[in-house]
Amino acid sequence: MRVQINGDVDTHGLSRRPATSRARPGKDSTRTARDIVSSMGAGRIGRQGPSIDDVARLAGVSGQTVSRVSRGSGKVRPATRERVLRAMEQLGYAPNRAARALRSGSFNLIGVLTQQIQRTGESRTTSGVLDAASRLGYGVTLVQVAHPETDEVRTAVYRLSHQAIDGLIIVQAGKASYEHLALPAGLPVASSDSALTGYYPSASADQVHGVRAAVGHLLALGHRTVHHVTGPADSQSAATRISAWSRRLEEEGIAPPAPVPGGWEAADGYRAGLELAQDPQVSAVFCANDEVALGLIRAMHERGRRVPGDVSVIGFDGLPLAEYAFPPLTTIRQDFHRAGSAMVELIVEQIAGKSRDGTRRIVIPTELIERGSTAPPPAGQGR
Amino acid sequence: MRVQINGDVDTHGLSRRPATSRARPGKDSTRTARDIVSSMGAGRIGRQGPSIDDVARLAGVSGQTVSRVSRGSGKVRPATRERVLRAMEQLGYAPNRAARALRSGSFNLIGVLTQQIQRTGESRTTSGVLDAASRLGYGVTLVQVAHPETDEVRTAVYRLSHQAIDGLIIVQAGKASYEHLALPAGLPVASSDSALTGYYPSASADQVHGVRAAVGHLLALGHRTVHHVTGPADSQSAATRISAWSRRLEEEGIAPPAPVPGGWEAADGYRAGLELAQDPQVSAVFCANDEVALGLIRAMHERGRRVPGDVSVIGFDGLPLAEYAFPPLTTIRQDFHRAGSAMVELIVEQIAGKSRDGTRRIVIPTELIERGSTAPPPAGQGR
DNA sequence: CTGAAAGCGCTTACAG
DNA sequence: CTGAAAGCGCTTACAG
Repeated sequence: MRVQINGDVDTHGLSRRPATSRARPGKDSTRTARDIVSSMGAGRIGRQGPSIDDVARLAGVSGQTVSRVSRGSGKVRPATRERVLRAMEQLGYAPNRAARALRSGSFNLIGVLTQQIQRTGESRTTSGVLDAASRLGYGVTLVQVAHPETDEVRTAVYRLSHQAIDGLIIVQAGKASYEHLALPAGLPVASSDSALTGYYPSASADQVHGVRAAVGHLLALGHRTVHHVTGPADSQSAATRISAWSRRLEEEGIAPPAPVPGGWEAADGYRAGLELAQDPQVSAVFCANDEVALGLIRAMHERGRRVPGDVSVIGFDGLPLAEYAFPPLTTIRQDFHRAGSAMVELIVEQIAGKSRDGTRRIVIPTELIERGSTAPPPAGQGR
Repeated sequence: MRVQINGDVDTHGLSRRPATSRARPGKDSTRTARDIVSSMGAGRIGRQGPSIDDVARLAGVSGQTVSRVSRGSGKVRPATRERVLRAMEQLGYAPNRAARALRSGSFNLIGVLTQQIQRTGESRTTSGVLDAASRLGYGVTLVQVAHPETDEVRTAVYRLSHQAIDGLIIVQAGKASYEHLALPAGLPVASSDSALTGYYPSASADQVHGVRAAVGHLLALGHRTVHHVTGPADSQSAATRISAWSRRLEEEGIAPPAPVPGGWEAADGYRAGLELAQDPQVSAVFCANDEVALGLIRAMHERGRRVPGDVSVIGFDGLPLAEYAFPPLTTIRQDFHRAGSAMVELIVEQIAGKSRDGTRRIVIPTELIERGSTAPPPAGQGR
């Protein structure tokens, strides 16, 4: 079995490897001589498997030819290549990543900065990063920093960026600013954190369009106004949603009601819902995300307000679960996976082009999914 | 700012770095001479920053002393250490990970194998791995293989394991068997995938206890029997839940009804719910996980069966969202994050002990969370 | 199209 | 407690 990935040849022969790797010492005179020298001389660590020289010897070529075949680069005569590949397979050879990195200066590794990987957006975006990176022959090393506004993030990024990664993808950096992150100028970076858009090449959902679609949908149903339960106060993306929501209302000549402070979680929506349920004027609520919407719907139920009979509710994100909520949640779907893949492409672009353009932006479309949680307002409450 | 992590000294001085790293060529006669030689001789890649020799020269010590301070190992006189640290800070020195790995044979990196990182269990477990690994000074490199039963997983694992990681954590390997994975014997491994328990050291939730608690809870409420909507057919963990459920019923002298095939998603629960709603004998359903339970509840609602008035429903996992479902979901909570941390400890154990004990197992307790989706059966349906 | 030699930046025994 | 030298396994120009 031979697998060629991005110019890299991985020669498996997994089943045969044990026998081979045991056949290390004294395999031929050259190796033996070297072993003797080593054992009397300077330190030597246990070999992990066959080296490029073992392959070269078996194939009857030089090390560089093996290297060329291994990297998939340069011109090698087909017959020679064939022989080398066969030798690799037979020995179960795999290039030593450390040696390759030390010499070439690149690990073929992309770093990913997250804040809480278990969150919907972060895990889905990371999934997109992983798929695209593996397709392009890159490994991914992941870092989770719960409080990116502290020195913790600098330590983490510093350890990553110094000679260990070829690029950094910022999935979520919380309250950390561009200045706080202080990333090396030469490091390729891509971000989906909207607080950093404009500083680094970015790929993220078209939030403004999504919010406008949500508010527009509720207004089109005849609601006089649309209330909003916000995301957390420190989130830039929550702030974007607030301003897009209020602007859309203003366009319609509607003075936006006071936004209700929320968060990203169902508990936040529940709390906000208990508050909004007391106000009989509330007929339509746009929630910061789906979790918040589901928590809010629960509070409405508890307070005897029907959804969507009395109150229409719309979420944001498009959680699969939201389709099975009671009622099924109308929401704005965003494609996190695609944002993740796009960021990998932005990194590769920078590695190739040797420059970082902070204004480069890939916008992923958002989409209104109409389901059962939105309807025209109760009689007498429309406009 | 100096940060000492697991014997590793990371010296930041981030703000000062740019000035230093520009001061590369011809900084002193040694460097100049070397530059000249290099530029006429063999290939040379751009340096990424100050080297161990730069620090040694500035501190007036030898390279090894710098190495000792850098690794936090060996005896160094406090005054010398101080001088070295100051030099590191001044130059913005960070050890080259590739060189260190090449020489020492270890990357200080743990590999993580996942199948779909966006799933609840996988992302939470991974979060635990990330937190523990970073605490212990390890980096984490993540791989996502959607179809681990194919050759894809061998390619991925092969690329990881060959000289690039110090250990492998299997969060989820789907249908891939122990034989299929064919991991090198010397590689430290820990798994939370129940299909691999017994082959590798493992850390996972006490599923059997959780299932017994779920079934026991419903029986204690007076239900005559408990139906079960299963996870996917190819999941070992789903199979474990099926057998624990049927055994618990049998202990009570109850012949288990036919399990209803499900999956891990709300859509699966919805489908199963439509089927079970038709059977008036069904008064209690234990679902493979919370998503399935929520989908099933929705189907029950649609068919006019009240939860828990007509049918009690219990989930598994303990999604935060489940608390805000309608009704709030009774469930079995498992601590994925803790399983992740425990696996890192299992890896570190093996690195230290140089051996892998497939029977070593860390069991994480599960816990019944009683909420509103379970109640005594309707009058006349109890036992 | 192929090979001989240098060197990437560390760590490892060893000697003092 | 400290230093001089070897070498980890590759890749990179360069010469043929």
